[in-house]
Amino acid sequence: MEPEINAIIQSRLKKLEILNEKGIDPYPTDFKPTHNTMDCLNLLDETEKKDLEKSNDIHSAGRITAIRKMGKAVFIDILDEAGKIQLLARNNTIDDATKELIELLDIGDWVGVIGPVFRTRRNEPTVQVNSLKMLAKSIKPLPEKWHGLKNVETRYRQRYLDLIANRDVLNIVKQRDSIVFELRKFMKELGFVEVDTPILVPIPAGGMAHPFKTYHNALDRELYLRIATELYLKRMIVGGIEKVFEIGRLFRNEGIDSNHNPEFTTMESYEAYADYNDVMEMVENLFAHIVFNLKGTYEIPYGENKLNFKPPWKRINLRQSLIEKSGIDYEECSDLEVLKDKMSNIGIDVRNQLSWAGLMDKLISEKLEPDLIQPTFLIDYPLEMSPLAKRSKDNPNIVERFEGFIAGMEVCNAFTELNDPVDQRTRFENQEKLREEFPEEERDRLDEDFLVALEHGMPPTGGVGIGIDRMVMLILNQPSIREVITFPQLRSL
RNA sequence: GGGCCGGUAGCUCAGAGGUAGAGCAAAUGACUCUUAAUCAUUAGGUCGAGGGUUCGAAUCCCUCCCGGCUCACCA
Repeated sequence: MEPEINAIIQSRLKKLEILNEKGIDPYPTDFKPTHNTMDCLNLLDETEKKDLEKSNDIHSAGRITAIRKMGKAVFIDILDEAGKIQLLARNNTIDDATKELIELLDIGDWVGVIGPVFRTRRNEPTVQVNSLKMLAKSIKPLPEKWHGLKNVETRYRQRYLDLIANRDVLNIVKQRDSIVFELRKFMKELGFVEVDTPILVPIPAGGMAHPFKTYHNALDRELYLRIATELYLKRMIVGGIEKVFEIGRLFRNEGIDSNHNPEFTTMESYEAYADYNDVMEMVENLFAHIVFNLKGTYEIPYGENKLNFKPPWKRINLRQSLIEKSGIDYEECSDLEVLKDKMSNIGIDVRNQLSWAGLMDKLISEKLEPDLIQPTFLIDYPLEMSPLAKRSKDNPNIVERFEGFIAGMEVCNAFTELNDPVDQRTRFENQEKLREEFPEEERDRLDEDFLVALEHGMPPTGGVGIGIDRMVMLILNQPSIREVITFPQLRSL
């Protein structure tokens, strides 16, 4: 489908033609800025401290966001990554070629300027145009300068426009980078080794999720996009890398909403000789480190709430908490129907839940999660919900597992890793059985290759998976995962 | 998947049966310190798509597409 060529585009294409006729390359490569817009402001400060009116000539560049023609003077605003500065071209400081070029400028064009920095009578820091160079002609108009770009669909589909028109969006991209940087630094300072494990996997194991399926021609086999990094990282532990982590993309073929994108980023780490208590400390320190380094405080706003990340976080026993909040003790409800009835009796809609683990999950989401606003660890989960976690020493029906919740959102999942290969095999086999029994619900999958690894001996290990996108949402006070994933998944038009 | 809300000029929005509107952006002109510049003039539309009702539909009805919120599902 050819986009309609309207008058604005016509006019710009005409200007492009004129540039070519004049022998001016509209897309040259030979301009190197010496000063970005921020450097220009700093240079002006220095210049004024020396009691000078103008600096030496500098080279600066950016995208034109406004043109104000005042007869024989023209003001041009340019925007670069660092910010914004105004250019002033006056007829008596520029040659005819530059005058002609200015006639061909449009909002959206990239230009380079050479000239001194000074301050106008209205006190505006300004680069005087001694010479101007077209760096890239734009032929489509930008969103309007004052109201900007608001249409959410356009913001997501054409994020580059969002980045130009809404400065906050660019800051989210940069702050997300800072968060990941601090995260990586924190892990490396603890001595963790960063690795990459396969994204294309023969068995989508290590979690409970519906996978994306794909196909490799040369191998003539189906492959899946990973739903977790867990099992490969544990193979690393088996191999003797004692502290290991991976920051990477996971793919889950499930619903999309403000907390879920089909591809999302996690940090998973595994540490030999650690248990889930050690991991808990690591996680709260990690969040605290990142929040403090970004915001200079442990207390930050999220929506209506003020979140305090200062360790230690609240630790809540799952079973006790469920008894308090719902009156249900799951240890007395090992029968699926009994649990279902009890949940139904307290007003929970259980029509769509099939398995015991599915019911428990619903019970936790309904009765516990919404109240977990301040960073909190829910501790000790039923065995049936956690096929990869080690049994508690005191109770074989409970595993050493915790999940971290903030603002009602799950942000991490961790356990003392199951390293008993016999028990692990049984748990996988049980998952496979449950899959047959409840084909509608997702289960973990038996990964024989991983079991063989475990059979060679994995040291006692503590592991965790942290959702980076949700972490960024919380720290940057964003209500939707689509605001922190630059290109969220949308239906194609 | 259900419910609610939305899609009108490049952008932001009005219009709710009777000639398709405004601001910004664009074009032309005036103006050598403006910064949402100002002033004058001009141009710009498959009103998300398709069907229906009507003398007449952006507007009412039906189907579909896209998005947002929410519930369900999912971790």
